[in-house]
Amino acid sequence: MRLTTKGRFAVTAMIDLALRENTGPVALAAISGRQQISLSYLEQLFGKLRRHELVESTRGPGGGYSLGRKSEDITVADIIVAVDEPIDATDCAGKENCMGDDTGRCMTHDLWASLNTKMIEYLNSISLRKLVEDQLAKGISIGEQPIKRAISTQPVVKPIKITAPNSVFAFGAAFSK
Amino acid sequence: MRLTTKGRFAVTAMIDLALRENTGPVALAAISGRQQISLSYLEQLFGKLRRHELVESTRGPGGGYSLGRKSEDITVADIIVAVDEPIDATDCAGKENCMGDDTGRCMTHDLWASLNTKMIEYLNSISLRKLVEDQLAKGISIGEQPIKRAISTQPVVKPIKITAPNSVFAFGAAFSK
DNA sequence: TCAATCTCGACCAAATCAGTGGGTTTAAGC
DNA sequence: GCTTAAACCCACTGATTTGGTCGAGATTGA
Repeated sequence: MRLTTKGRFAVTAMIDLALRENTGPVALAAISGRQQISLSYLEQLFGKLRRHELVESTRGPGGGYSLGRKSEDITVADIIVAVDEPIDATDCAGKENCMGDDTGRCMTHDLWASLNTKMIEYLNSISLRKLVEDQLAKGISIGEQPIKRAISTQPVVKPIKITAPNSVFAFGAAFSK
Repeated sequence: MRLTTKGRFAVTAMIDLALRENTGPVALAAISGRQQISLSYLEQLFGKLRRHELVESTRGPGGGYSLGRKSEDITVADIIVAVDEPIDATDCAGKENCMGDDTGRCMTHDLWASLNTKMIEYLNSISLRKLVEDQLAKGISIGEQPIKRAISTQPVVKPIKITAPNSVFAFGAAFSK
């Protein structure tokens, strides 16, 4: 379980998708434009999300992605795990030497496993549906009315680049000290 | 707020330290041996922990580190923040362009900020003292008395090295699918 | 003085992050 | 049947982070 901007992008994109999938599949290009995430990067992320069956794809014109199951059945943990691919259970499996010395035995494993479990339980307790509702409550405009948006997806300018929110998950002031 | 093995190492080391500091400063070399973390890496981590005043150092023979304040006043969030150094609040600060298109306005920012806040609140609710008590409750032997449970829980063998627990925070089976 | 220990800085290989680019299918609509 | 919009796939890349090594001090107890 890692928590990085990668997972953040995935969660953000999934919310964007959940907010709009009632009018048919949502194209990655649209999400890319709205959320300022590069299309190719989204493709990679959604490839993983699809393989984890969190989303389904429809190819061809008018195609795009829709949720693989109901939003209340998708949790933040599901999403983060899907894009992070923990490779394998290397955790402590095999560190037989961690029982040397004066430590009873593999402390690292037990300890982190329990903390990790709690983290997962927590992230598992937050459903995509809840996040979507939070957004709607905040008055997000989805934008079905006026559009058709005639070719739009011209996100227009895009002038300022702002370096990049590289490895954030930052929260600045909150914990600066 | 990132959550990686780096933070994990730091939390693990801090617990090891908290478990043993009642008998004077604990040397990094001892933690390194017990927890299988390279000494040099520990030095880097403890440099940060010290600058954040989570630990105090004593130089010279018999020296080592001790907690900078009571274990109940140190939280997991403190530790992770100390070693991760979020650089700055690059998050969304300034992305005024994210209000283009048909999205109401910076969804990414609000949404992630709130999720992030909850994560921090959670990690902040877990004190080092609690983690230490959990370990003691699990019967960790610190090393004064021979034992109890004479080496039972012999996971033994597992001679396989498995490359390295590189980017873990893994939890294998639990979420393998 | 000696040795244990922290401190600091430079450096390093490997992995990951975030993104580009080029191509291929698939399918809708004219 | 073409064109085109979209998913799909894969190789590659620069920047950063991870986890670690090494060497040279600084500090202090014995």
